[in-house]
Amino acid sequence: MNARAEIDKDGRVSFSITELAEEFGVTSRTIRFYEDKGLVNPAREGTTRIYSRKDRGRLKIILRGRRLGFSLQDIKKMLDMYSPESGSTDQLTFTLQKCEEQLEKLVTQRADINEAIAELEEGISQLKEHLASGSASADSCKKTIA
Amino acid sequence: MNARAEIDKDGRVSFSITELAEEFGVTSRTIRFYEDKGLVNPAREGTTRIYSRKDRGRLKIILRGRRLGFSLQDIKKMLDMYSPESGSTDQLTFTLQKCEEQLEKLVTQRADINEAIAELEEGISQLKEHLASGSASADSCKKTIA
DNA sequence: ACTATAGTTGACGTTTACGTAAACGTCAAC
DNA sequence: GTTGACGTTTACGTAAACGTCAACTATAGT
Repeated sequence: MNARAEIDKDGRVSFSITELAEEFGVTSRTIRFYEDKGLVNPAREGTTRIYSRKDRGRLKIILRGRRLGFSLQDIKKMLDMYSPESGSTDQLTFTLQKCEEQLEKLVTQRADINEAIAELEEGISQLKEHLASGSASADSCKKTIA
Repeated sequence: MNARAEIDKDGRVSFSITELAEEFGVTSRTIRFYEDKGLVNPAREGTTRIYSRKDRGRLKIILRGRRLGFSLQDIKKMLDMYSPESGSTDQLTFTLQKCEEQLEKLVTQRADINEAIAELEEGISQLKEHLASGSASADSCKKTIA
């Protein structure tokens, strides 16, 4: 009876903080920190935190958000706007905007990184030359990296 | 006589902190901060800092290092190893190693960013779909970004 | 009852690269 | 002889995302 409690993954319907910490590769302190910041709100059994599947889902979203470079604040807003009643167009719009902003940032960042990589590669080959041919004039070193 | 004092740029042989700050687009606070960290050591006229051309060169190097993503600590090490007597193979070797480390980091970072960009682009197109076709099921939103 | 384990809270520490304010010195110009 | 521009030092503030530590509390097992 009540097969719904076991349809998913390993059938768990609630989790401890350490379970989730291990599953997601973060410390429990991190998860409590997210709670401090209002990103999750697990139930309590006494003082012990009990994470529902929904909480677990939120955590997953939070961590993906972090991977994508969103601030916790932005993530909170996205989640907050989601909660009231689903189908909130506002939330989708907000999230979309944030995604586009972030995308722009990342594209810029990538360009910067590419430039740095190019400079570094050139510097490296020059350094190698210097090392191969005994140190030449001291000044030529300055033109490399340091 | 003594034409050497004017061979370069605008012939200046010493600079004030604000001059350099303006030239390099940083605040004087930043330059003093670098001094705190032992990256530069301008002469003093009383308490006023007097930057030589060599100091100016160091600053240039520091700022390029920052652009390339080195920590001030690493930059300090590179500069420190340079100072004793030039032709220091140690310094070149150290710098080379740091460059290679940094290059690796950046390559990894770029890969991460590329992943994030891909995820974001997909998320964005999905969000746009949802917005175009009125909000469908609430669950499908979760699969997007937030 | 006693211990071990897990969990909790709060407060302060960490890192990086500065910003900002306070309180004061100095120097030339007016 | 004061105003203003610029300089100095010391020291605390900021932002982000936690880590670390201390001191409890709660629960489970023996």
